[in-house]
Amino acid sequence: MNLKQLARMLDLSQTTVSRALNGYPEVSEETRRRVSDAARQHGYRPNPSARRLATGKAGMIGYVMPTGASVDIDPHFVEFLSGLGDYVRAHELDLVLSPAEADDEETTYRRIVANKLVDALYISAPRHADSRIALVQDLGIPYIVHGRSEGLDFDYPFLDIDNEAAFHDATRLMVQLGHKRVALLNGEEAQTFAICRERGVRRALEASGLVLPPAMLRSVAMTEENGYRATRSLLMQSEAPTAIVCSSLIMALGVVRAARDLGRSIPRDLSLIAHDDVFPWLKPENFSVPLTTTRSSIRAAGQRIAERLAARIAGQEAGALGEVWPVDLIVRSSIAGAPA
Amino acid sequence: MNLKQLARMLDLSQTTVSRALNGYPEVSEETRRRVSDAARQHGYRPNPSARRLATGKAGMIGYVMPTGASVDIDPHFVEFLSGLGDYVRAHELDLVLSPAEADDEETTYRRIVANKLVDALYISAPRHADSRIALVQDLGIPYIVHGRSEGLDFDYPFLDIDNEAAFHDATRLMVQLGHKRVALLNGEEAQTFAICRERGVRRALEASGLVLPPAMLRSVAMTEENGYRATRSLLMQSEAPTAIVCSSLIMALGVVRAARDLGRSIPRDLSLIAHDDVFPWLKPENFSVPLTTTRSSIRAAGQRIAERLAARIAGQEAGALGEVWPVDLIVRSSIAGAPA
DNA sequence: GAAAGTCTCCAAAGCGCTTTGGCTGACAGT
DNA sequence: ACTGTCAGCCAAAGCGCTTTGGAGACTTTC
Repeated sequence: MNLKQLARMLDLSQTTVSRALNGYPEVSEETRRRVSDAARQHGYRPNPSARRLATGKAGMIGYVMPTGASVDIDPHFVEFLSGLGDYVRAHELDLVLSPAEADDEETTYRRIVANKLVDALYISAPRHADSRIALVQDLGIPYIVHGRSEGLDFDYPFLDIDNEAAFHDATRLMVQLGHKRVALLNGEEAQTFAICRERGVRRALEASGLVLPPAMLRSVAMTEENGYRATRSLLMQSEAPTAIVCSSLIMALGVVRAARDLGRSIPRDLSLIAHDDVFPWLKPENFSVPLTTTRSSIRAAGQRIAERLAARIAGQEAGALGEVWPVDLIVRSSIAGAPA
Repeated sequence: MNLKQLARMLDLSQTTVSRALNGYPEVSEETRRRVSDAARQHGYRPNPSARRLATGKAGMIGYVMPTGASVDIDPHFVEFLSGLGDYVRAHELDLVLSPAEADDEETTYRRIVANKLVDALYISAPRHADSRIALVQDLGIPYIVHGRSEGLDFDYPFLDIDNEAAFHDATRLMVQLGHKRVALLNGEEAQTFAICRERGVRRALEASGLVLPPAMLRSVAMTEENGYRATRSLLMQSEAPTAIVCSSLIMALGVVRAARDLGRSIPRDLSLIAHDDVFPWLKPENFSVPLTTTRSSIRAAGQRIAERLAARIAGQEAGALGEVWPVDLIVRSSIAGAPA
């Protein structure tokens, strides 16, 4: 059933039917009702390919997904996707994932935009002065950055959590508990979130006259194995940390294993706070010793980004609106006063 | 730059240019070269919307993604996606994820197919007599099932690993080590893979005159927490198992935690084998006691499915071709002879 | 030397929708 | 009675591609 058939059936022109269905004003209310009743009854759905060709609107939102043998997609991505999906589903949109060679995403971005494959894009895991943002800004397609970049000479729309405050607060708590040697087990330093977190930690330490020497910092990809290795190397130093602030729950698994390996008890010998993005399959309260966390649902962020993207497509949101979410600090038993 | 402009520039008709570019025979080699040179030089790319409208081909492969507040997307999905992406990228295809209400996926399937949004679909995590398969078969769009379903009265194309053999072999090894009470910590029983694994375990036990009583079986969603709870309840029985075969690495985290909680040592008091889908961020060799696993890369499966899907789209693969991959059994130190 | 292929290429008709630029008739204003 | 306005509708022109149904020119065949 296409527009022509429906129009003929109603004895109206395609124009009128189209306008009626799309809510244009120059159609009488009665006609509009007739049309939409008939459309519903016959299950008419405009053909998206045709609509796209005519309007240039795709009804999809896109993501350029870095891939390659050496690239691992972050498990956080699934949770984000869930959130995005929750919103998108209710609005009959679809998601397009365009895999791109990790070191040449630009081609893919250009292709997507030139082809009008999607109406809006989101960018995740931004790095410092991330070139993708300038590119997409330049291409003139609606977009939102999940996270933030720094060192760019223009503003851009984003949604981020307050990484700096979260890690500041976590560190301050450690200091308040008497810890003098607090280590940061961070994500890769290219990532802006890692930079922000490091800044938060430093600020909190410096407020009490402490510092974060290189020996107390590890910036690595957030796997269990890296968490283990980094923790081992941290703890085997002569001046070992008595507290660790850690950027991910998965890494924290490695921290716990390393501590156990070395016979350090949490929280007696070592206090631990980790950041929790809220996975349904791994919960901080279920660690062998329940983990104190900074918590922020990445799934909720996905929902919100979809919502804002939809608003941008509809022209209801414009400009370089930045949105920063506060992060909860949830105390559980993995922290204690510094050992004497 | 569109076809019309390119044609005018070459002083040819759109027809000829189109045919030249698409490899039709009724174009002289010289003309073809002229055309493709010009196309390359001016960076001409056919507009996919127009092409789609004309041909009905979308250049995308699709996945109907169950979502909803109570639905958690499996973290395995990311790995699968990586694999899919690896292939798809090289072929300038894109992936469409269409979120659907988990209890009404049919509408979404129908919409996708009616709209010709994608050229092919894949279906994952099939359940027993999964209605999606019949639906998609009926809709007549190329598809492949990742995993298998049972109880369907027709054949269908799929790619699966040999779950039954994997769990049979794992269990047999336990039995050979002298274990009499082997428990299976499985995924949700609605999933076909869980059914197959259970069958494998039973078959191995029965071959030695043993059985799998209900008290030795747990079928739950594969989270750390469920692994923990199930293991606790298994171990606190009077006739506790001395060996556990477990369906996922994430669940195995819970098994290890529960064992430790209850003061059981692995492998002295409890042998453990888990299935490993190969996550880059959590490796069995890095468990506190390195885990014996049945291993199969879900990422490789993603690549292969993309490849087969592409072949189907191109008409190079037809029929209900089923492909079953063997599973490695990799022995590490989490298993030992049964305690006396 | 005419009829019958072969090669190449082309004009034009879709694909199904949106949108531009009217057209018509009713009603209000003078 | 005449003009102007406006609500409500329509025909037709795109959007950029593929594909059908030829049409010329050039060989081959008898």
